[in-house]
Amino acid sequence: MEKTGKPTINDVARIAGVSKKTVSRVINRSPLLNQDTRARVEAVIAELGYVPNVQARALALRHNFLLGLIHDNPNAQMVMNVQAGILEAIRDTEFELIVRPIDRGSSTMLADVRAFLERQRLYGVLILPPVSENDMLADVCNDLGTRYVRMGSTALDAPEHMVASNDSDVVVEAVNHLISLGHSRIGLIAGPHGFRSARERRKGFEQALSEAGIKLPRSLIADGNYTFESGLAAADRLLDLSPRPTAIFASNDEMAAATLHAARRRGMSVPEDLSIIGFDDTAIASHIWPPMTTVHWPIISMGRSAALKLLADFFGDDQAVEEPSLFPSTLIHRASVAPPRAGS
Amino acid sequence: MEKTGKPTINDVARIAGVSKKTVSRVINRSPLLNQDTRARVEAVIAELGYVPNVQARALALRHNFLLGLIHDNPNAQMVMNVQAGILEAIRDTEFELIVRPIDRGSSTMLADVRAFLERQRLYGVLILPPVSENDMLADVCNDLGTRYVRMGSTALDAPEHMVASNDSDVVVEAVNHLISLGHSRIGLIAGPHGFRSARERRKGFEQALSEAGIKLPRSLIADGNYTFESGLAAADRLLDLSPRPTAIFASNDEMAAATLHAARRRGMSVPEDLSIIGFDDTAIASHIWPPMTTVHWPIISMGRSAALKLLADFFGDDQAVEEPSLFPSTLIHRASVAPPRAGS
DNA sequence: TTGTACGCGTTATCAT
DNA sequence: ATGATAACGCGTACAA
Repeated sequence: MEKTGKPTINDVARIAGVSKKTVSRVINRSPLLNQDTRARVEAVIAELGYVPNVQARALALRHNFLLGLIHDNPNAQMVMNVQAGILEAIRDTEFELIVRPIDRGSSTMLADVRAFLERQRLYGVLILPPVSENDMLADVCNDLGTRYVRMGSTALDAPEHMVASNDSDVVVEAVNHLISLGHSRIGLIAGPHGFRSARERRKGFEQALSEAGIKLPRSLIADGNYTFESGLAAADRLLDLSPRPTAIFASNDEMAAATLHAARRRGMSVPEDLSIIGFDDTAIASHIWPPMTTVHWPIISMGRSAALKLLADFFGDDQAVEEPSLFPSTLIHRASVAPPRAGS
Repeated sequence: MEKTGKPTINDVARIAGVSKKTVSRVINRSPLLNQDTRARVEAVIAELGYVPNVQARALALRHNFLLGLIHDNPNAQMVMNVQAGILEAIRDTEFELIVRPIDRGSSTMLADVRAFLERQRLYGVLILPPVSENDMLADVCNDLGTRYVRMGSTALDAPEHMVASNDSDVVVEAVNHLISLGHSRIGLIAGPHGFRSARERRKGFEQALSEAGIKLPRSLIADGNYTFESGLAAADRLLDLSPRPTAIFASNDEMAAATLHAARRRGMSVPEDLSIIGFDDTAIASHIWPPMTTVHWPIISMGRSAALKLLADFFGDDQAVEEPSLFPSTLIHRASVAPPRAGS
């Protein structure tokens, strides 16, 4: 014991006058343990300041006390928010978070993830959209026996493996809001085709217009890919139209900010000349001028909940955390929306 | 071997007809090895698809193949950028990144970090500002024999432990730019007192004015704490002055964006009525309207370099990565700066 | 240059 | 309810 300075399970066992295994049982909260023995061992543990060696446990248990965050995401703020939620969930536990960005486009992506999971033997992984939409990734996890939870804009998996929002519903609400204000020429800046979230948001957009009996010419839909630059180009395309749309729904905040940017660049006033609604409620939405109406996506809560789902069987029945799987998004009203100008 | 399906070092040794130790030497690139033996073992490794078990290595070596990122940072974008740099550095290595936010204000902070390092036995840690300015944290690392690299706005430690920028110099340049345009009533939105970066930026600000012979009334300095909200309050204080400043330097982009926000809220035009310069060159600086002149802080490069410094003795002489310790920031000219209005 | 025996600190098996 | 002993997979003396 004196060699490294750190007490081991052997030291605890010797001093407490029990076997290693008994100490191990105390650590792992084994139910079949005499109360007195447990108390005695715990006293020694406290006295020695003994802390189990995680590397040794990992070797014996064949898994680490680590959670993985797998993502391939264009939106830094979103990744940060998810991280914040996860870290909140594992605060004061022995778990840590390891971040693993991957390249969705790479042909070796699945093999890379598999190698990563095999090597690190994580307790479980959280998978962010858009790569969370790839079912083959979930297959790899199942194959390797790695717990996983996917995050997404709609349910893609069983509740224990999924934390989802209801993108299309809330977009219907957002567009209805524009319609109720008198808008009828409403443009959409869509997200990239491969993204389920992009499809869901577009679906909600089209549904709202259709339910209101408004015809949607193809020209009012401009494709973007969730980046600011693509939003700029898409907004320019929309604003070059004649007549111009009086309102634009952008599929994320970044592109909504770009729309505002494009409008101001050509001297238009927002919301007087153009109403804009974004999606995500990232920091930029409330920081730009005018503050932007957007959809709040409860991403921090989703991250926390996803982590708790992953840890559910670790906590056991103690907490019985029945984490929800659906997190409704909500429309945040700010200053980028107004009725259309008379006669426009 | 057939039990878990995964080949171990023993399998490789048996099939290659050598001892475990020899295989171990191959894995660890031991120089004293017969070339033939090495080739033979490597062939078996490839054939079996053998991958060393990191948990077992961690136990034997007493350290993991993990890098830690310790931070207590108000700026999400900055943390993301550092992460991006680090992850770029460890891509294609066996290292992974584990993220550890801490509470700078907590009285148990040092003890928490110590416990974290003792438990995880990381290969090394990167420490972000502002907590990187705390020398006691470095002491803890030294004490535990954990490699560390600190990031900061000025050199705080030996080169092998430090990656720094030159905040005060570049702020001098930024303010000189304003002065050369004819500004003389220039306001400062300072960062929080505890931050070295805040002090450095303020130092540069005061130095530039002093060198130009411009007197700086105390009222032209408003305190902020790097958040958008604090920037809003500080900007309002400055803009309530009479006469008003014709230009404002904000110690980070978040507060610069808030300054723009505050100016527009009261109907002012930027840059016509007010020039603004920020610091960080985060995404918001180029996304808002008008695009904001700011200081580009090469944070991604710094993150990458910091990680490479940490891994220097792992790579050994192979790469001999003499990573730089100083990363000069540069002024990015955009559209939020113009000469003051005549007569103002 | 290569092999043997043992240590790293924990959990699992199977007794009692 | 508790203990002796064998894994877990790899690295290191030290010997050969």
